[in-house]
Amino acid sequence: MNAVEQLQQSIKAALVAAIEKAQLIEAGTEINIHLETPKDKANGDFATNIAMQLTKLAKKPPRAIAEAILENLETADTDIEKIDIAGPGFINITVRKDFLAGVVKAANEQGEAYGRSNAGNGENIQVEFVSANPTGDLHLGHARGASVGDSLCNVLDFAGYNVSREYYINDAGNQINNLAYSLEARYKQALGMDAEMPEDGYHGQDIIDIAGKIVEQFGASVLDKSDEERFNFFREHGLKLELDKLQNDLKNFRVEFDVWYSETSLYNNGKIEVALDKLRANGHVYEEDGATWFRSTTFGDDKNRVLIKNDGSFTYLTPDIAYHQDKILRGFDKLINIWGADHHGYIPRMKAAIEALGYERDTLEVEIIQMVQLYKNGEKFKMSKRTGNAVTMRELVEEVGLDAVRYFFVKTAGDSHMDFDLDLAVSQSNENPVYYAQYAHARICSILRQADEQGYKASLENLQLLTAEKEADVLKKVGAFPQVVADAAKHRTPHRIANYIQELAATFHSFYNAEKVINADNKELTEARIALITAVRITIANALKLIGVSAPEKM
RNA sequence: GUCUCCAUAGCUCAGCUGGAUAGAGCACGGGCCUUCUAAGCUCGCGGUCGUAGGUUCGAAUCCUACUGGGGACGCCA
Repeated sequence: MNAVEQLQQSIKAALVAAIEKAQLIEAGTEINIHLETPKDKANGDFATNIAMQLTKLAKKPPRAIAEAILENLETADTDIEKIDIAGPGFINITVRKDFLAGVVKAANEQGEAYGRSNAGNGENIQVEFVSANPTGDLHLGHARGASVGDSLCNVLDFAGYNVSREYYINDAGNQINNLAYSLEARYKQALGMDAEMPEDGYHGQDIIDIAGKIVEQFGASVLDKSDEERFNFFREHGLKLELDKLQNDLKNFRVEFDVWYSETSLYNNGKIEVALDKLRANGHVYEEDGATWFRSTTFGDDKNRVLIKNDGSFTYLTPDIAYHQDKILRGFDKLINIWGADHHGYIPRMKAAIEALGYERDTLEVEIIQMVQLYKNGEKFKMSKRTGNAVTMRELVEEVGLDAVRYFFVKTAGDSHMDFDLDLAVSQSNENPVYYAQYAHARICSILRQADEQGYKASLENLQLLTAEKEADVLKKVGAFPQVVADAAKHRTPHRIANYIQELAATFHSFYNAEKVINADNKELTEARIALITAVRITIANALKLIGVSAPEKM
């Protein structure tokens, strides 16, 4: 537990004790006190609305309740300096200034670990994200999903959850046949032959590139194979090269998965049958029109779903159900799927399947990433893999820069639509807020370099000297970091980290303009301030790392 | 048609289990570099929180209806 958390706990405990002592409510009633940070710092360091919330139980007006609480409050064992009642019944709490100095110590001592907590209690969480079909390049939507998913995983890990990142490879089904036929056509074209792309073929540049590689390696020899051999050849090589490319692109995007899970493996190891047997045993499967159905309406889906088509093959849903069962059997307490908005309608049937298999419906959480609308030259840009003129993740990174792309995609909540103005992102890069935070980091590094040259060192001895208003603002922000991470993890909202970084950078920039760090007349203060800005630097760096953005030492 | 997500300043977006005068960036107008990075700071301008009801001490936040926009409704994946 970190310093701020401890402080909050002690304040809450004191408040609970006061409420009980004042006999405002029946003994034994559970009280959940929420401490918030007031927007206006004139209202103290922390505030609670508990008096207003107790009006019904205590049957008294909120101000009267607040007064009763204060009369019975013991502040001796806490860091409370001042406590008062304001507005309709808020209880505002001001803590002793020297308490805040503790966060400087914590950040300096913990370094890269500052901000970590055990809030998640080691809960096993698996996050599945991106999972794009291996039939084309990753585009904007995937980039957003990758940014949000990876950041969420980082945040969960930092907040004390046990996280596993997974990519589900859709390497079974018709789209892979299409991939093979598309690749065959491109291969023939690369050899100068006339070949038509299949009707539902993939027209992306990536397939042309892969065909080129195959020509390089195998020449025209593939043409000598039988139809079946040739098909299998293109299927296998297409898959492998597509996967290599996906993994490479994601790695360059600073996203690495713990597990790449193959859909085909479910066909080969019997896990689909295991899942089907379980559904049958639980009585949720029936036959109709020559097909096998899942009665998902039992669990709130709007229609029942086919599991086995009348040609004997599985629908996409069937191995996916087996996949989710397998995830749970692997020991995860919670499954988080990050899906594009176009898969929204798929949620009820997947949750129905989880329930039909005998698990808690809420074992599966689905975070929806809304569409990204790209604008270029003032016009909407369509993103279809099929048309071949889509803007890929790779191109986006080349044009805008990795840090800016990652930051941009993670700074807004995933569930709201997003307009991405490419011209703006490219031409006016200094408008991008990511530079604002990076600049704060580089600025601190610059001061630290000069301080070092002049022989000053960070010191934790005289932190009580940090009493200026701007210093207190910075300290409060730095101190809030562990809680911000824990909240972002709990609510699955990595964008809060980006917002926090912005606020922290702003308080630092403001401090920087108000106070000098290096002051030849006052070595103690200088060294205390070096410790302070080191704490800020550590916090910014740790926070940026959570969202996959670099923290440059120079700009 | 049904389901679902969204609607907050000129633009892009925050707004934490309902709380104090709804915030930030950009844009626009003023001020600040002989001193640690001006990619910065500072002051100002700018909002009937889509509309109408409801719930309550209190609603941008919860409920209902409507309007407008995205998405999904396949024995595709």
